[in-house]
Amino acid sequence: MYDVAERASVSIATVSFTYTRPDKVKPATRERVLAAAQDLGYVPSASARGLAHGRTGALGLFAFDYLIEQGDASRPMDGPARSVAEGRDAGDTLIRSFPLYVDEVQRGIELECWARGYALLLNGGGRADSEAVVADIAGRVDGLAVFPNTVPHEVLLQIARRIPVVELGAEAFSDQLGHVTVDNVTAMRSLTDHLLKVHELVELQFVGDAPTSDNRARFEGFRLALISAGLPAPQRPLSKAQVPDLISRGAVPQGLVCCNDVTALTVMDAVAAHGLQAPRDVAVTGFDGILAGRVSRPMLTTVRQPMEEMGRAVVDVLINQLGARDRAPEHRQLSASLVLRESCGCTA
Amino acid sequence: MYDVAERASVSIATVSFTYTRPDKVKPATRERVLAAAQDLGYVPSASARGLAHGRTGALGLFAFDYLIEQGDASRPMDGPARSVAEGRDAGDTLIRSFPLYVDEVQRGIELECWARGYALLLNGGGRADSEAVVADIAGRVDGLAVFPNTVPHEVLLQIARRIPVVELGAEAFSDQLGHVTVDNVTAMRSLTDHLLKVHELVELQFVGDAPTSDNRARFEGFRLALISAGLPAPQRPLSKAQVPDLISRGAVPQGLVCCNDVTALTVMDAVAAHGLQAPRDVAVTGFDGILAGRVSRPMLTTVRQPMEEMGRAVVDVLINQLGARDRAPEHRQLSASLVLRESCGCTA
DNA sequence: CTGAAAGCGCTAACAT
DNA sequence: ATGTTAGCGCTTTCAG
Repeated sequence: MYDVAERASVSIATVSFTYTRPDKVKPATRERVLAAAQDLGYVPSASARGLAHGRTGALGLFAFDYLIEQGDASRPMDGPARSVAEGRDAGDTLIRSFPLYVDEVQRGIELECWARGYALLLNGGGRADSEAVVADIAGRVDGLAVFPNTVPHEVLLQIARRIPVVELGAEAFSDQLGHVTVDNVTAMRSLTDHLLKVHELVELQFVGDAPTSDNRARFEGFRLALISAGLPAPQRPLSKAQVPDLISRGAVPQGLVCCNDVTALTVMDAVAAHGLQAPRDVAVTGFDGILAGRVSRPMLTTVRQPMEEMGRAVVDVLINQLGARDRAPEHRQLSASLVLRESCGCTA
Repeated sequence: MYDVAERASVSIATVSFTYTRPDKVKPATRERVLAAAQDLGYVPSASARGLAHGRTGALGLFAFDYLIEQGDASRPMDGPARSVAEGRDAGDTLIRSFPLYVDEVQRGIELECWARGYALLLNGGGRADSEAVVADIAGRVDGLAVFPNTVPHEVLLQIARRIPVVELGAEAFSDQLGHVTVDNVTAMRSLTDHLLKVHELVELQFVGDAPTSDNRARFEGFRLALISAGLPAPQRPLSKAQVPDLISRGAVPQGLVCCNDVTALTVMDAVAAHGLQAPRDVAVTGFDGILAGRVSRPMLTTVRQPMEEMGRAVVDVLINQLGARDRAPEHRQLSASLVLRESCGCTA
């Protein structure tokens, strides 16, 4: 910048103004400055700008990669991989090809960041020291978004003392954190109601026992539907691993309500592997509304979360809070919608 | 940092060392510093660190969104949307759901960045002043990646004077820029050969006339195959818009070789809309290997680019160059592979 | 192993 | 409209 100023025979303040408030600089001067910058290959340093200005102009996302990281979650896609129409080239490449819940949310975050003039800084798991990674990214941005259950709450609270933090899809753990969620209870309840009322299935099990708040809420909605229909409700969800056993023992219920689409697709594969057919022998439902469920056979009945919109909401909440650091972080809840396809017994 | 130092009764240098070279600090002291930081909610500022250190620890990607930005490209996915199996909920949401070429490459870039300890800074089109956006992101990172034909070359060259720049998929325009490409000519030539030799089609047209170097190379490969088979080769590619006309006029060739998968899927839709059937009435092929082509009917024969690997290569080239700013930027070429599915006449 | 001090490149008053 | 100047928070010799 000093070099540019010298070359254009102006002060560094003028160079600064040329970039930040072009209207404050006489056109002729501006031209000279720009020409000098061009000659010198000058690119303003965002580090210095951020330091002086007190803000970076970027938002951060800790993009934990579920497929790579979670031992348990890295397998399910073998399922849909097989259920989906495919050519000679099936195999590993398909596994990572379908966008999952996190991918679609991330897309929404990206688009909204750009639309609002922010850059998005991504960093993710994959390395052992994920806490260090989160701290690093926190130091680079004006606001931070995280996926549920990826970062210990004490770490988030620590970061939230300095910059706004929004956690996706978890129940409001602290009023220091922003939240964007979906009404899991209501949505799962109406999905279960559909099975109960329309398909007249009464013997239902819930699959998915990972102890996340999303899962708990969905299980809760499932039970509520059964109870208010005067039916007995399971005390606990089944784990994914129990399903094959169940089938082998011939103890298949009428419906398997799964905590999410990936689980449902895995379950459908297990069902098919045992020579049964969904929905004829057992209804199967998911939750999320990912693409893979749309191209599976049978097509997956599920609840669609407005994933892109949720990503956009995350950015909106973050930016709002940036403008009013004193206000309590916002908790925004979006609504999900039933998607009736084939796996519940409906016909396309 | 000053506060932390004071609270831990050490100098700021010690605080700095605690984070950057923990082994240089006595464990007891380190504990004190960390505790003080914890109490104060201290998060090291990456801006300041970047400024002092001369590097940011982040790589940048100008992630132009083809679907949003390119008027022409935003339509094609209406095509596959229709060719793909779907439920009652078809429609707009499907359009953005399938990952495209750029998405898969971006995924590779993300994963490799994280694996190598870099954060990834994303910013994208969507706003009018894309040159300003590119300049902004260039000021924040140690190296920059861009998709082909998204940024004027003079802008890239300017940026490349300060930080390594890698352009994807374009022909080496300048030796100042790094490149990661695929062998378009060879790949398209062998795909065309397949049509010629195996399916004995001789009357072929190439679809896709956007003036990108990728397209030119693919058209070149197409022509080479025809010419070396002793057949007449078209002088110019067809535009996507000409295909429906062609069909209406009953002048459908035996095969439509498309510049990429999105184009091919659109073409297949046009074919179907006119009551014809691929591959029975006309063979159709694509290029890229995106997911949508795997779940279309008929399944799309294409050339698969190793998209994730290309993304990883981009990061590798960038980082290598960071370590040797004097060496000429690398031009890395990966190979593509034929994927024979149904739309060429092969059977699954 | 710890402290002192000189910047890193830029912004934003405040002057002129 | 343009120049002066004091930091922004951290890293990094160089001493001790």
